[in-house]
Amino acid sequence: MLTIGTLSKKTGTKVQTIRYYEQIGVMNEPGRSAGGQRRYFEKDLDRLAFIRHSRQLGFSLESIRELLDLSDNPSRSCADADVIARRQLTQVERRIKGLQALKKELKRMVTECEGNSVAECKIIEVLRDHSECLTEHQNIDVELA
Amino acid sequence: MLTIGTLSKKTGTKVQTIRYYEQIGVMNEPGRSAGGQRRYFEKDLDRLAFIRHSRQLGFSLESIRELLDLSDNPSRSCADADVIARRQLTQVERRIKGLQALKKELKRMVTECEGNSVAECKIIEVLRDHSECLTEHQNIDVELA
DNA sequence: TCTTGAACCTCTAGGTACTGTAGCTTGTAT
DNA sequence: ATACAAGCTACAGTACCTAGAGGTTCAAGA
Repeated sequence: MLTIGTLSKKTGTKVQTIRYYEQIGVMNEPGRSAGGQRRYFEKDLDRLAFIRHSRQLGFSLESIRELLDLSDNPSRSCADADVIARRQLTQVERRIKGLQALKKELKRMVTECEGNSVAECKIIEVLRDHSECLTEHQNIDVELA
Repeated sequence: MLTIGTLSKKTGTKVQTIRYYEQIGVMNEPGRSAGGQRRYFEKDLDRLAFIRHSRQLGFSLESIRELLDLSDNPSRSCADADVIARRQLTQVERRIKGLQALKKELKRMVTECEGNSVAECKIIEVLRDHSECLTEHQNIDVELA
């Protein structure tokens, strides 16, 4: 039996966040001790790890909900899974593309900055310059669903 | 003289978002027409472009405020800006790494999923696996200040 | 067994960065 | 002169947490 604190430490998730996940229904309601404290099983730890890792990769909680639904129903037809996976793949590819452009710029920023004052520093210019951006004003922020 | 709509179109920023930026003080209060509509100069467009681009690169508005302050005082040390950029770069690289692992699995899932159930898919495992993560449970979300 | 203190509980509010809606006014083109 | 797109304010709502108040439970040491 695991406490919420153990889950917190093992996944690097704040205790409040775990309770929040329960509240919005991405984490299952756990059992309680005699005194009313949450008691978890390993499977809950797994689920939380899954959620956190997905969040770190930029999935929205809505997308995570979808993926969890997939894993909660392993007998669901492969076609369903395929549709979801394809959609996620497209988004993931788009995100990688955006992040790589970003990385290039950041690298340029840190390598070009050799002056002592901002006057000689390219960082501000780079951030003002949109030439490295894609033509479209696409938001590279996460929105997968 | 530019209208808010022009700024919106030229930078791909929602009109409300521009007004929000003004409200929180990252955009300067512009002049107004006789009827009270906002009227901007080129310098405002530049500033907004800077803000949007920085946001797209994952900087928090707080960091952007910092950078704007930096560019408003060009005699300040470049090291400050460099630190911010370096921090971003590390996070971005980590994120790309995680996403590439995920992409690989999603691709595999899409192309190889010939079974009838999700039980044979590895995607859930991939998302549960933190091996690609650094040891620390650092939040990769943007928080530079 | 008693006590202490860390860890837990609920509830509420706040934070960031927007986004949307209602209801109205302004500007411009015909 | 009129239509209507685009502007205005004000406020509510969203996603995803995070912090604090004020109280309770649990486990370990005296």
